[in-house]
Amino acid sequence: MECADGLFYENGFHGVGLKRVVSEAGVALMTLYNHFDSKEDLILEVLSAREKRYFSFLNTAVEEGNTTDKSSFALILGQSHIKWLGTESTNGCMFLRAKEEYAFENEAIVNQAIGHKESIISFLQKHGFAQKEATQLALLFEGATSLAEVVGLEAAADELYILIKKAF
Amino acid sequence: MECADGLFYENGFHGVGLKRVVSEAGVALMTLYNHFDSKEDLILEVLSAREKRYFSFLNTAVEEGNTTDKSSFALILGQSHIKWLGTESTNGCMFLRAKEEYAFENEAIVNQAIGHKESIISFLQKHGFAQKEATQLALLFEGATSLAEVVGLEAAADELYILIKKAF
DNA sequence: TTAAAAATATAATGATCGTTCTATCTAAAA
DNA sequence: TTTTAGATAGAACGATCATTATATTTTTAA
Repeated sequence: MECADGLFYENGFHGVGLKRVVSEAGVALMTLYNHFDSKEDLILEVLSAREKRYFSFLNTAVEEGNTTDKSSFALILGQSHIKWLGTESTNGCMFLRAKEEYAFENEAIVNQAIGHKESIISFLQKHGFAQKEATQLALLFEGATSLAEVVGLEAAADELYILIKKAF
Repeated sequence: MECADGLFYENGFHGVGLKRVVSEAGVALMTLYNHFDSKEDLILEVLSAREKRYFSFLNTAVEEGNTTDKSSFALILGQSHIKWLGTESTNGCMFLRAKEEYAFENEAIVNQAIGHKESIISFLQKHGFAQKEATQLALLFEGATSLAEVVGLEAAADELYILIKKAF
């Protein structure tokens, strides 16, 4: 699953065959099919594991700065999002990419990807942000993810932090 | 090229074969290869045509509101970006998707996609925004593009406009 | 030590991929 | 009307796709 996650993130889902996944993982093809029903099932499980990892970053922010005011809490959340982006190459959001590649091909993948994004907004609401505030913060996070692909992570982080300070 | 653009946008580049493109276009496969060297050449031309269309939206905003103050000009630009998004289904930015799918496969496609995004920032600078302002506005546009995939175009537009008003 | 379970390598399936070839046919130019 | 160019259908190419079958080997559990 780690190899699948990395290969899918860097080359896309339709751009990576399962032979390449098992080859990089050092595992037999039949072993993969013994653990996953299909490629799309593998994708669902990879996304599920990735969601857990992402929220562990956001939860770290909660432990650090939940007690302070909303403005600096938003900033700390933004810093956690940037830290998450820093864990791999800047190639966009894998959930959105899965949703885009399978938009008219696999409803389960689309639903899981959209569900993840909705979970982020719900998470922010659960921690003190109104719905519109949470949606705005989510917009800023997504913008930073995309902008990092163009100007690099550091420059994108700079502008994200400025915008958070302006808006919250 | 219109059919290729639509199919690639809705199903991804690796998810659409050239047989499907020519089938939808009602054209022979050899006719496509008579006009384009390869699939990746077709992609480059499709992206190039798309860039022209996108900037025609931004230029409309310039004609409408360049004389007003910077804040309301930013808002008018945002409205043009939303209008552009409204011309098709909410499936993200095709330039970023091309860059992501071909990140480690085709440098020309990656460069064209990144070049487009840099052109947007240059465009904003040419029309009165400082570099950091232009980058921040670009971040907001990208965020709205992604957010529209989750909450729909109208809701994403609402939050984009609010954020532009807060930040500019 | 033996029995059960899991992983392995290999090959086959049928489908599709991008690309090229050939040969026929239609449309434009001379 | 004849020449030229472009578009067509269809097959072929070798490669890869997701998936399944088979048979052997390794690991785990009893």
